[in-house]
Amino acid sequence: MPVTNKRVTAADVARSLGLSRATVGFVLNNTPGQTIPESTRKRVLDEAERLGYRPNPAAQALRRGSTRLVMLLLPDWPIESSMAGFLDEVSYHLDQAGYTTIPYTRRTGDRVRPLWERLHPDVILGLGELDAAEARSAQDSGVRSVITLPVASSVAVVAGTVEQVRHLYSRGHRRLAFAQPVDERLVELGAARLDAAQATAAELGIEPLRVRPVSGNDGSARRAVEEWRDEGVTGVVAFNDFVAALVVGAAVRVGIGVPAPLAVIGQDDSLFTEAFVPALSTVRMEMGGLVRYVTEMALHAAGELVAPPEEVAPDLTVVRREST
Amino acid sequence: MPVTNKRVTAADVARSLGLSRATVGFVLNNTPGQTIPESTRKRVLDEAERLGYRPNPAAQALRRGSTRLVMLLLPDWPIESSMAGFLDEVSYHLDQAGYTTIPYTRRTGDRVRPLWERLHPDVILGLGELDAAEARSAQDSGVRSVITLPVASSVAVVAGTVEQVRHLYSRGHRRLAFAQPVDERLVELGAARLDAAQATAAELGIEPLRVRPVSGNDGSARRAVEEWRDEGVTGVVAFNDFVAALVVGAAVRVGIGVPAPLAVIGQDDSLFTEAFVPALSTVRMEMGGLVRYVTEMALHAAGELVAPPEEVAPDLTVVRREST
DNA sequence: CTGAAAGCGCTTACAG
DNA sequence: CTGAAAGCGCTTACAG
Repeated sequence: MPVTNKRVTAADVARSLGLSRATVGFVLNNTPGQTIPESTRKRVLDEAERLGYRPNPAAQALRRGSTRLVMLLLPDWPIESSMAGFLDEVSYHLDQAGYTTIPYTRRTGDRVRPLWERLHPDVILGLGELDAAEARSAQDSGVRSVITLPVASSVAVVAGTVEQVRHLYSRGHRRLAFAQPVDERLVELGAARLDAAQATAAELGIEPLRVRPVSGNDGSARRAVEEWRDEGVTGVVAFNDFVAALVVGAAVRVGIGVPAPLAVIGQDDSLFTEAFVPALSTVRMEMGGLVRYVTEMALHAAGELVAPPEEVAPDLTVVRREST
Repeated sequence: MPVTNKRVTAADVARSLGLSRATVGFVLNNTPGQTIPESTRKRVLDEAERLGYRPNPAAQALRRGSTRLVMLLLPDWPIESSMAGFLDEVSYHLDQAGYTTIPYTRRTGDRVRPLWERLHPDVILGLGELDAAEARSAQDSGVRSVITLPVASSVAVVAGTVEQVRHLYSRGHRRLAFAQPVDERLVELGAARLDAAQATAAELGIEPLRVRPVSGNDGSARRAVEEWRDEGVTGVVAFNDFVAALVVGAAVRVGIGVPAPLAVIGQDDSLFTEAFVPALSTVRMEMGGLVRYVTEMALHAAGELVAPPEEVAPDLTVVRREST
């Protein structure tokens, strides 16, 4: 029975066993180059377990000069559900390597001291950008490596849009529209996706997409579908599934048939897409490759891996349901 | 210009100014009972700023014996969107009090060392329960206070269900059904909500709700609505908006009208509810009161507030759209 | 008003 | 095979 209710230190374990702090430390850390007899090793491990010893991470960090924390900076996009599995996997793999993953979603208008100043991670892996002030604050906080993944700013984030356009094209649609979100957190991403859609249309030799913002509560969706109908648009690329739902909902209410005369495709394979009537076609992204990439990039940044990983191509699947 | 690229310590600031480390510390910490001349104070602050000084949190934690971290243990429920604003608010208020909020969502089947062992927060505020092993690990990790909010296990979590039943009753429905989710993370919560629904039905003097599980991809929703129709059910209480969407979608496909002969109400006011056709009625919960409660509970647990806050009643609104 | 110093818990080079 | 000791950066009681 532990007699004290104060937390147990390595010194307590040593004292309880009549050993030195060093010996205990060698066993607990598996320090290479030390020859500890198996019996001693076992006694130490058992006693640490019995006393409920947990190393003090503050002391470890101070001594090592490294927290072994990896902060994943996540964009404030409404994609938490697909993010969850991704985070689980990354956390698992980094944990295996002795690192702890801290997901951190900055919000626009944050009024709080950035988390890296309070935790001093070894690495920040940004799936969103850091501005100059943030980068300086991170550097001053001893963060050794701030990496912004190219995936966030480029290919992976617009690849789904390319698939949406190609899907509609392959179904015979030649006059397309793009439905933008209004949420201000999404304007930048929306612009990037629109660019990708236009570039794909140009590649396919069809006219540019007609663009309209679509919001939930202001009639914009109804106006958009009516104008698209009048303009002879037959296929709509929606920014994501929620925007697709707004477009389809408005079309159904106005009496425009989906998928004909108006086909609509979303993106993300959100939970509700198959419950919708008509069920929404969408594009799903598999996270496996990205997990490996992010994990290895973090370990590379932490100095645990010599070579950075090769960039991965996003793994996308068009899920055709009833709306196309 | 800082000449070194190593991180700046308080000793660097002192040296650069020809002062002692103590004086610098007193200024930086606003230590009471010290009379530092305003000119010295300003010099210290300016120099710290100029050099980009950031206190080392590991050293502070080691010295203080306290990390000033508050870990919010979140249930693994698909409610991230409503959680986000809540977390922002709690983080802000705790930051004002000198504490940092770490949201932590445990997943079933976690294969990772619990985050509190790696961060040693002063307080864990659980909106989910800790099992015995976790509680021991938290205690061994020096967590002073582990609090499980009564809100998570009781009133707040089922109050919405009570409102759903009352709403259908007020619209004249007397034979109700309950649509359960299949997701195993939600079984416990589902059972609690069902109990609340049955208790409310008993209070209102109507017969018990008929219960069916409803899932996305197996025809269970279709079977459920057909059987409910045959049994004369006119109102469905859905576990949440997603389940409501499945029920409504199945009803529309089978040709059962919504809201008549079958009314359906969800819960959470999820993003897509108003895009749905028919738009889903739902119950929304305002987070304001809960923010205050959680914040004050955390500060109380950290020893910063003498009295614990009074429990708050959940603030609910029925949002009637087209499905009821 | 300011300085010298202790000590939080850990890891590990060094000495036996 | 094991121990005595230094030092990471901080806060703060104590002495002037």
